[in-house]
Amino acid sequence: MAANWKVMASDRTPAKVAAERPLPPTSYAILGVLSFLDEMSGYDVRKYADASIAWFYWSPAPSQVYAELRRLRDRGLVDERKVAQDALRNKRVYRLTESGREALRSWIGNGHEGPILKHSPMLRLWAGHNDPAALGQVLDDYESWCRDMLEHLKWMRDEAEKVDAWRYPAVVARWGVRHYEAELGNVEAVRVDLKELEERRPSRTAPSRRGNSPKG
Amino acid sequence: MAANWKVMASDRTPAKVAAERPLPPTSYAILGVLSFLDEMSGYDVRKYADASIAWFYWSPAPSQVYAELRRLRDRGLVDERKVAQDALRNKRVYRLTESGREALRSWIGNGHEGPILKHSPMLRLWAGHNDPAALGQVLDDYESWCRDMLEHLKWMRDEAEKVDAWRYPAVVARWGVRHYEAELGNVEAVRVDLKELEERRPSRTAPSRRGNSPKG
DNA sequence: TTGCCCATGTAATTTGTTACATGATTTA
DNA sequence: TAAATCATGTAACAAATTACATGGGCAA
Repeated sequence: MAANWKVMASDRTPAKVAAERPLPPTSYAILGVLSFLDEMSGYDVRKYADASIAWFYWSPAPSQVYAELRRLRDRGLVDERKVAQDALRNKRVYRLTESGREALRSWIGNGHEGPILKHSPMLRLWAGHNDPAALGQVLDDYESWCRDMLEHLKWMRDEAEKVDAWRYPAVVARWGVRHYEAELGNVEAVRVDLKELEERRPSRTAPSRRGNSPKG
Repeated sequence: MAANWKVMASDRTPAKVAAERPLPPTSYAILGVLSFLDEMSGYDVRKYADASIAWFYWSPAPSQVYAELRRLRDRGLVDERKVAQDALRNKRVYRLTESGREALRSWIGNGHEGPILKHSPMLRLWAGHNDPAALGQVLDDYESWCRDMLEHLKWMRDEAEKVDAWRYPAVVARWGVRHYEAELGNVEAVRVDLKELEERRPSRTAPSRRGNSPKG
C-alpha cells in the first residue's frame, strides 16, 4: 500500500503545494516592515528590521531577506521594481501591494501564537546543579545585559514618540522598557533564591564524588 | 586569484572542520537534560526536555534529538548503549561521559549570550498601525496565554520544590512565575497606552485613503 | 477488529546562518 | 595606497520542522 501516492496525487505539483502553504511568521515580519515605508530595497529592509524589531522578534540575515522578498513577489504580495543607480550597481526595490497589505492585516487579526523564548542564562542556571560557583557570574552578566538593553530601549522609545507614524512601535518600546525593568527586579530575586540555596548546603565548588548519589 | 583555495587548505578536511566547530546551544541543552538522569533514550530526552525546559528554552523535534545524540556520541560527550527490549523494538540509551560533564560545566561558566525573544503578539501590535480594531483581541489572547502559562509554572514550581535534585530547576520556575506575573501587569499597561492612542485619534477601523500621507 | 496512541526511529523539506563576491566611497 | 565600510547580492551549509515508517498495546 501507499506505494505510489505521488502518482495518484499528481495534480498537486510541488510548486502548487508550495504556493498554497501558509507563510511563516518571518514573512509577515517583512510585510510589517514594508508597511512603514513606500519602497525599500533588501538592504533597507534588513537595516530597518535590525533597528526596530530585532530586540523583540527577529534579526534577519541579508540572504534571508532577499529570499523572502522574492517569495513575496512570486505570491503577488509585493511589487518589485529595478532601479538603475549611477555609480552604484543596480538595485531592486519593493513595495506592498494591496493584496500584501490585506495579508498582513489578516495575519494581525487571526493569529494567536504566544511568544517564544530562548533564554540561555536561565538554561545555565537550570543545569547548574553541579557548578554553583559560576552561577553568580551568569547572573551578573545577565543583569548587565538587561541594563544595556534597557538603556537602548529608552532611547528607542523617545525616538519613536517623536514621530506620529511610529505611535504603535512606541507602544511596543514602552512595553519593552517595563519588561526589562521588571526583569532587573526578577534577577535580584533569583540572586536571593540562590543565596538561600547555598546557605542551606554549605559551599561546594567542586562536585564531590559522594554528592550526587550515583545509582550504578 | 583565490581560485583553488580548497587545494591549498587540503589538510583541513570537512570532517575535521566539523569536529572542531563549537557546538550549538541546543547541544548543551541536551547535555543539561542528560545531567539529571543516569541513562536516557532519545525518546526520554525529548519527553524530559518538553516537560522541563520547553517553556523557557527549547522544544525539540524527535528527529533533532536523535541527530544531536549521534553527534554528541561522535564527539565522545555521551556514551551509547544498545538495549534489547523483549516485545518492543531495540533502543539506544545515552549517558554523559566525564568529558561531556566537563563540556557542560565549561559552557555554563564561559558563555554570555543574552536571551532571544520571538514575540508574535508584540509584532502584531507593532505593525498594527492600520488595524486598531484587531489589537484589543491580540492583547486579550496574549493575556490569557500568560495566565495559562502562569498556572502551569506554579504547578511546575511546586513539583520541583519537592525534589532535592531539582532545586536549581525550582529556582528557574520561580523566576518564571515572577516573569509572567509581571507580564500580566505589563499587558494591562499596554492596554492603557492603546486606549490613550485611540482617544487622541477617534476610532478609524478602516484605513482611510488620506490617512497615511503617501509620498508618491 | 479497527482505529488510535505509545515508543522508536528515518527521510525529505524548509528555514536560517556563514562565507564569499563585487565595486564604489570614505578614512588612516 | 591600503584598509575599512557601505551597498548590493549569491552560494554553501547547518539547524530545525514536518512527513513518513513500524510494530505493539489498548479502547470502542
